[in-house]
Amino acid sequence: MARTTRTYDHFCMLARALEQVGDRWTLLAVRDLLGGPRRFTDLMGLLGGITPKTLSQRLRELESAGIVDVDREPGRREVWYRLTPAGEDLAPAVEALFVWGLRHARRPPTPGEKVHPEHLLKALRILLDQTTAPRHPLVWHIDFVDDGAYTLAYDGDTWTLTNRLTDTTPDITITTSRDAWTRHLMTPAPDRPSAPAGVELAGDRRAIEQFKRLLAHFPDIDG
Amino acid sequence: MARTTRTYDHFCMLARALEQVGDRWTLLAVRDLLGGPRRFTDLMGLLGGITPKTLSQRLRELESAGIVDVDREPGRREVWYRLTPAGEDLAPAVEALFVWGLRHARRPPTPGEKVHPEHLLKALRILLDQTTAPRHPLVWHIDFVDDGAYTLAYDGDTWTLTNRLTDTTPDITITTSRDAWTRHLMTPAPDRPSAPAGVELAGDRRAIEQFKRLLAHFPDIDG
DNA sequence: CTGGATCCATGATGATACTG
DNA sequence: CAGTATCATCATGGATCCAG
Repeated sequence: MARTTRTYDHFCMLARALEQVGDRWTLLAVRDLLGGPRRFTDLMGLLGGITPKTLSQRLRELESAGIVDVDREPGRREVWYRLTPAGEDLAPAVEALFVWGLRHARRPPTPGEKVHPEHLLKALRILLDQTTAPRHPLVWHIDFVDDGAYTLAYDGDTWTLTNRLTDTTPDITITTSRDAWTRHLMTPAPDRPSAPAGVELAGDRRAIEQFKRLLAHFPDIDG
Repeated sequence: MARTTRTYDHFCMLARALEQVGDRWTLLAVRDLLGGPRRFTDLMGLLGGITPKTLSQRLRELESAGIVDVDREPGRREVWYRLTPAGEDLAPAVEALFVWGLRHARRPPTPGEKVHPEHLLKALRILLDQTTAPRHPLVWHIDFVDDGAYTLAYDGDTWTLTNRLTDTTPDITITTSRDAWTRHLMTPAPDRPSAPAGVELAGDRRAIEQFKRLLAHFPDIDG
C-alpha cells in the first residue's frame, strides 16, 4: 500500500501538526514567509542550502495544506508565496522554538555558516518582545545597503518585524551592511563601540540612546 | 567530509532548535516525556508505529543534546528516560504546535489510527488552559481500567496533567476504559449522554456538573 | 520480558545540471 | 525567474534476532 504522504497514524493533534509542518525545511520556509510574501528565489536565498527541488516540493505541500497561498499572475514572471491565515497562526509555534533555540542552542556562528541579517533581526524582535516594554510606540528602519530593508516597530504592546521600510516616519534609521550589522550584534554588548564601523545611526539623540539600551543584552535571553 | 548529524548551516536559532528536535518522531517523544519519566517500552507504546531502532536513536540524540536524562541503575532491569530542564523548556513549543493542530488540523480519528487516551487528555488540558479559569483549584483523577491513571489538576493558575494518581484527594474520580473515554470525548458535547456507558463519575454532585460544563466545548478551541 | 542490534528495502533528501 | 531532470546518498520502516 503506497502511502502518498508520510503520516504518524496517531490521533493526536501534535502528530497532525507535525504531519503538515514537521518535514525538514518546512518550518524554516514558514519562518521566512512570516516576514511577508516572497518569491521562489528569495526563499532560496534565505534558506541557504536547500535545493530547488526540495523547496518546490515543500511549497506545494504547504499549499495543499492550506498554509501557503501561491500568487501566479499570467504575464508576470514572478510567483509570490504568502502565508494564509492558518499559516500566520504558526507564528507562536515558530517563535516558541526560536526562543528555545535562543536559550538552549545558542552558539556563535561557525565558519561557513550562513548568517542572514533577517534572522538576526528576528531573534532581536523576539528578545525585545520578551524582555522590554518601552513606554511609547517606536519605529526603527534598518537598511542593508547590500541586502534589503526592514522595519522593527513597537506598537505599545508587541514588536513587529516587516521586510520592507514602512511609510511611518522612523524614530531612527540604521544604515549598514550585512557584515557590519552581524559583527556589531555578535559583539558582546559591553564591548560594542559607541560608533561601530559600518553602522550608521540617524535620528534623535535620545532615540539612539534608547536603541542602544534596548539592544544591551542581546542575545542573552536570560537575566 | 562525513557529517555526523544533519545540519542546516544557518546562523539562526530556529534552525539550531530544529537541528535538535526537528527529526521525525523527536517532538512526539518529547510530548510523551513531558508527562513524566518513561521506560523504553512505555514510549514504544505511546509512539505507535515507531521502530525500536529509531526510538533508541532518537533517545540517544536527545540525550546528547541535553534534552533527556537516562536513568540506568545497575541491578535494575528498566531504564527510565526523563526530560532535563532544557527538555521541559520545550513544553511551550510542543504546546503551540498542539494548539495549531487543534485549530487547523483537527479531523476525527480515521479507522486504524491509534487513539491513546493520554493524548486526548493532553488536548483537553491545553484546551482548558486556553478557555477556562475556574475560581478554585481542582483535582480530577482519571483511571483507565485497561491502561493507566492520570491526574488533571488546576492550581488556580494553570492546568497540569500527570501520568499517575496524585496523593491529593480528588474532587472527582473518573473510572473508564480507553474506548469508552474516547467515544465520550469524541461525541459532540450536545449529544453526550448524561450517564455515558463505560464512564463512571464519582464525586460531589456540583463537582460533576462543573466537570461536564468545563468539557462542554471540547474539542472546539474556537468560539 | 525489556532494551535494544542487525539486515534489507524503500522513500526522502542532496548535488549538479539544465530548461521554458 | 522559477522551476525540472537525473543520479547518488542518507534516513527510516519492517522484520528478525539476541543478551541480561
